[in-house]
Amino acid sequence: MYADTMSVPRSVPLGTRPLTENHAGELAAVFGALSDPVRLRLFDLVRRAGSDGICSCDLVEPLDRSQPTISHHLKVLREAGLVESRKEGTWVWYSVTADAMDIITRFVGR
Amino acid sequence: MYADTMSVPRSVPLGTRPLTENHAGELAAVFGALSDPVRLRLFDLVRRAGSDGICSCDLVEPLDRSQPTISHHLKVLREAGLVESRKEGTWVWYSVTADAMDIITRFVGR
DNA sequence: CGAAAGCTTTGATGGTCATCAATGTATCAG
DNA sequence: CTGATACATTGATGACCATCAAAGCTTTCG
Repeated sequence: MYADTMSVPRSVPLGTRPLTENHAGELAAVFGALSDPVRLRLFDLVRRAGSDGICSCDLVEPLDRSQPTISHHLKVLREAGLVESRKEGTWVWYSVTADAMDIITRFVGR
Repeated sequence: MYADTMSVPRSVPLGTRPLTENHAGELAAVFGALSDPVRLRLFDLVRRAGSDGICSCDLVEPLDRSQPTISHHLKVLREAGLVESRKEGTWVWYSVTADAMDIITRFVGR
């Protein structure tokens, strides 16, 4: 009693196969990193900073969260592969990774 | 003691202003809907079905979750504005919304 | 060395979420 | 009306998560 039994063969898929369980898991992790308002704004600020990056110390005040909380969120973004960090003295500079947007763009497809 | 005080004015922003708190919240809701592997695969299946849509009854078995769980996830996708549903007899057909991908595409921006 | 600044880690807490079984609702067939 | 099918809602449970204060680590500076 599936609706399938009453319809013509489905239209041609988008380009590839349906999402595998593994691929879905990886993609979900990326979207999960972007599913928090604070992290989204963090990522936005880092992205605007361009290739130079932006110092972590400049991300606490504009987001109105404690410094450990910001540190936590940056870690999530980093582990999702969306940003990368480079240490310089006591500072840590964050910048977006090369393929940060590629992952999402590929999902959106054309 | 912000790094800002020791650097030249930041490079020019991407195109618009930094994400507002409200806009970040809305975007985060969309990404949140896509932050679960089951929902991602659900959305993928619905998207492949094209404009005809796909019957909810055909989404339970391939995802290996209980019917109430699938129903719950479809509701989340619907409330995020990613899919829409149309009832036909005892069946419910799901299809992607017109601007589902637009939201994400705009975020990726260039 | 010793103090201070930038950042991370730990522990605790309140909140949200994915999941299922059970139940409820609506629609169709006989 | 009765039974069956498709789907939604409810309630319970275990897992995860955002947040902060406190404490730890590392680097710089005097």
